[in-house]
Amino acid sequence: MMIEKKTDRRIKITKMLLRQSLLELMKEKPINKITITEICSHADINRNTFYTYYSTPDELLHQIENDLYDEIRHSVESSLQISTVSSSLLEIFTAISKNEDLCKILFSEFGDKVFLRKIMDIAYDRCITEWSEIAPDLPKRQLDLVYTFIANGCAGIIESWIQSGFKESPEEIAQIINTISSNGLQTFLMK
Amino acid sequence: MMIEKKTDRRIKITKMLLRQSLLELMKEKPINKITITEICSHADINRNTFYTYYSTPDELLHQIENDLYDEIRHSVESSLQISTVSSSLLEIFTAISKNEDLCKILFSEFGDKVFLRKIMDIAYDRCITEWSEIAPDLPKRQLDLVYTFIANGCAGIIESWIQSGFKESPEEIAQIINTISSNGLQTFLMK
DNA sequence: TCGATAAAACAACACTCTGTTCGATAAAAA
DNA sequence: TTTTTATCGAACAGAGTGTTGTTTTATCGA
Repeated sequence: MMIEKKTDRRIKITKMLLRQSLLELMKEKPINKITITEICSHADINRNTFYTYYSTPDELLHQIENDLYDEIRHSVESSLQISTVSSSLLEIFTAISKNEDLCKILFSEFGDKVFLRKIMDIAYDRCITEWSEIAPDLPKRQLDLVYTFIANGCAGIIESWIQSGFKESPEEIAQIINTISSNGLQTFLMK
Repeated sequence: MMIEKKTDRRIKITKMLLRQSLLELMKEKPINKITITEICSHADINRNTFYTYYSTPDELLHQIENDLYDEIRHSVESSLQISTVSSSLLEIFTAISKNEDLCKILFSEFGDKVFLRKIMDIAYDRCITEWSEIAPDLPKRQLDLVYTFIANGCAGIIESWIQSGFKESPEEIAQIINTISSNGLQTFLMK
């Protein structure tokens, strides 16, 4: 049984202010150049209060990231009706575009490169399952390498997509990725 | 005309010791957790001497990276005889496997994610040129997105390849990437 | 509305790393 | 050998950290 957390209004506000402050600073510089002192003075929160909830700026960032991760994963898993690889990818892209402002910061040049790849791994199990049904003889290592290729390719496109200011729709991005990953360069260039 | 640099023997040794020290420490933790004090005491070099050549650990790392970058770019450009995309990729993979020990550190979990993508951009011009000859009607943006996809896919595979301890040969890796990027998933899975 | 509770602010501390300056020492180049 | 210069050693203020107290203030529940 889940114990209901009665969170003091002040706690929510404090955490929210610290998050906003960090994200604001991350528009200017990477996380490892941002000090606790800086986050606090920008948020007008006592430095001591920071230590009540977090021990490092990294920890604060990870909590922000984890919240987004959970939201995206939930989006993907709750649309289980048509469970295909491309529908999973589309769900991810849609969830990202829904969190445009946040993602612009998290996936910017100062963002966490590892985090985007962690998000792409949400589709890992489904992909491997699907592919090993199609090609049961292919060794696991090969499947993994192919997944790595596509997942990293997607991550790169997402970064480019975000930095361009979401010019394409999620559907367009999913379409491009679907073409390139299913049919490869040749079909893409010859179409 | 190139001015010949007469470098004091001591300078070479000092720089070499500092490089080795940083790389040693990067086996344990990421660059942003490594202090100048630490690098120097591990190298048994006075902290003052560090500031003679570098101002931050980042700068030292970038010099190491740039040397490797130049070596790889030179490898790719000096094999201009058969100038194709896949031959460029193979050159990159070969150059990486030649610098196994260094790359294991630079592209590890504590490594610089941006640097590997910079290396992949060595093949950018050649790819775009080749592709736009094949498909002159395709808009630049689409070409760029496709390049981004493949370059990031390659970078991901390289990371996985290195972390596995170079199990495959450069040729095998180039072969896998060639299959997946030319013919896509379907041909790959059906073959 | 009031009182208990707990969050947040304020203040102070030792500690580490930084960036810099200065003079002394040791090794290389001339 | 003499000159040059790379390196060392010591010392400094400044900034950020992590921690421990105490005080103030807001929230929640009775």
